[in-house]
Amino acid sequence: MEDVARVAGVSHQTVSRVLNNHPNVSSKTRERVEKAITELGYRRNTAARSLVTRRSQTIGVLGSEMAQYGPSHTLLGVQQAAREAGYFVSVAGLREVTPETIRDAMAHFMDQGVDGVVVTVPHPGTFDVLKDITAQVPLVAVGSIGDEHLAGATVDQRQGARLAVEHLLELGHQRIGHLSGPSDWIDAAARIEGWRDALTEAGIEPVTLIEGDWSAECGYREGLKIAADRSLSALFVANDQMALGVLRAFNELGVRVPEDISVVGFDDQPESAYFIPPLTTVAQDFEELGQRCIGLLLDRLESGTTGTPATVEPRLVVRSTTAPASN
Amino acid sequence: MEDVARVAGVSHQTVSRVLNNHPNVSSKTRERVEKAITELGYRRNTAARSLVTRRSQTIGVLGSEMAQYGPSHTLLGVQQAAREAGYFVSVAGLREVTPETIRDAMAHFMDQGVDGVVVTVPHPGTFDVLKDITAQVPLVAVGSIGDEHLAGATVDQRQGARLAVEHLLELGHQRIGHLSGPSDWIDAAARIEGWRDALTEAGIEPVTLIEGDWSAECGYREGLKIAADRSLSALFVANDQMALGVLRAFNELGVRVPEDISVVGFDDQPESAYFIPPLTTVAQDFEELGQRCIGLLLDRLESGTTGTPATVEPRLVVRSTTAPASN
DNA sequence: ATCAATGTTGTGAGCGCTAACAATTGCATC
DNA sequence: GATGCAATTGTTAGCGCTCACAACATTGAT
Repeated sequence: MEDVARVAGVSHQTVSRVLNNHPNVSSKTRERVEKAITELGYRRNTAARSLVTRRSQTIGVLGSEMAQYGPSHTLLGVQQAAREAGYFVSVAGLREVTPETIRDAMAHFMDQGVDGVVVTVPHPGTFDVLKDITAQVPLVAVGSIGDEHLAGATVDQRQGARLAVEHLLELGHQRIGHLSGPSDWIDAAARIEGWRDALTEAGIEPVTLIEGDWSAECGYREGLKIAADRSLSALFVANDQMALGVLRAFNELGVRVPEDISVVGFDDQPESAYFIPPLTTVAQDFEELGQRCIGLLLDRLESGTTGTPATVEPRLVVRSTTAPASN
Repeated sequence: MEDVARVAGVSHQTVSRVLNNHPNVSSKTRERVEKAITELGYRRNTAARSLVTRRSQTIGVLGSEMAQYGPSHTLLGVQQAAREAGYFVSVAGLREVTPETIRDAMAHFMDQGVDGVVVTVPHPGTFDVLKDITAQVPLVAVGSIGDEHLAGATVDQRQGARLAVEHLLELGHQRIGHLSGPSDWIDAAARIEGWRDALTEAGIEPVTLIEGDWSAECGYREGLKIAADRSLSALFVANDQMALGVLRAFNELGVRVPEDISVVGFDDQPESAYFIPPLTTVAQDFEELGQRCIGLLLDRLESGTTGTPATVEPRLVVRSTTAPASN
């Protein structure tokens, strides 16, 4: 920085002022300094800067299942938005979610001195572990996490589930089962609720609830049972991967989709349009979710305001796994 | 730190020594200092530390298509290994790959003062953009990138493709086509070569090469054409997603798999076992790839040695889309 | 008892930057 | 031309840490 100052014929402080866009710098000086900067290829030292400002310009992303469709796309959005705002993004993916691993990762972030953390861990217990840390660093959660204090951006999962079930209802289905995610996942719980609500409102008692684990394998296993049983006329599956397994099981046992049973998924991964048959599902925009989260976090960091949590609306995508009820 | 020193009754320098595991600290003093540290909940300030050491303990990950199966799992491995070694991981995902976006992201990393960068951008041009930066910061690439100087860990894609084609050959297939990835992707090119090699060695001229774009949609589109044509007895598809589209197209036009045509994919995503029918494919361990990369990079950073690039072997997974040739 | 060699601890400087304050300049006004 | 005020620039200190070196114990050999 001293070098730049010398070349531009000013003091190091003026260089600093130019770098930080201070108002009181004459335009000629500013130009001269900027010229010197590009000339020397000068880059300001982040470490020194954060030593004195006490901000690292870094945002931590704490997540689990980071390689899955949802989380990885959320990360994409978070990362893009953060970088555009001049922040660095530090990632800690949890291999397994326990209070200990969460604390470890948070300690890692505190060591780094992150300015804020985005949490993408859709398990309920998470909040309890996090709440004592909240005081130390601004936290924003993707999806509800059990406490609206932390809430960042969420997709209205419940509404998404309703959309799916109401579509089935409109087609005349009555016996609509639900293959859910693990019930200790917040998103899974919300989708179960949506399914229940829609059925109850239609005057149908929600009976067939099967708890799955998100995996295609589990979808296959449960699909086999459902196919053997044949009591359902439609099935709402909590994600596209399980739906894939279900479709496979039905195919194997000669249960035709959608003639014998209708199926609706959740997520709308790009592949879902190429399932056999193409899957009717509920789309949610994970990237936008991530971007909104960063928006909220930056608001909090830079202006101190606690903005209102953003909600991203899910969208029903009708393809070929749903048809009018046959009975 | 001064506080810790006071509580332990030593100088700040001794505290620093304990923190850095210097040999010449008596065990009583060390204990006393450690006690003071936990007592006060002291965490050393990373910014101050990197200001003087000129190392940020941060590794940058530059990647494209970060939400895809391969890259996201590689990131998982990289991130895990780096964190275990006490490094922070900063991510920059490229939305589109151009010299400009690559330079931008690298500038971002240089600003941050990363100690090293892992590159996961499987497009050839990448190397040319990167080579002038190599001097400034250690670089390691996942997959070959056009220059073994940068090579980190690679899966032997060519070998994987051979495995696939040889399997088909053993089943008696002769007319084996290849639906490849975009030919300007390094991995796609390697798989094309493997396909070519295996056929040539078997005395068969490799004729039917169709260039795809990795997407299920493209697999579907091309699958439709291949089904209409019916000149192929087997098809090697460069990834599982395209294979999904192909399967769907064949199903739609009544081409039976594997009776009428055999199909082999590449990647072995967890879903592939639940395609209709379950996909024979080539598995590669992306997480290990990432871990190996970090291993190599840390060697270079900490001991200055340039280790030999690691190679991860792909593995053929035979499921139900391949059967003996019928003719 | 003396000395050197070793192990252990303390002292001072400075990494590159920004915040607070001090000093200078330009300009309109009397 | 002198005065005051704002706009612009320079000066100093210090963020929290590690490095190089100085100082002090401790030990064993002479």
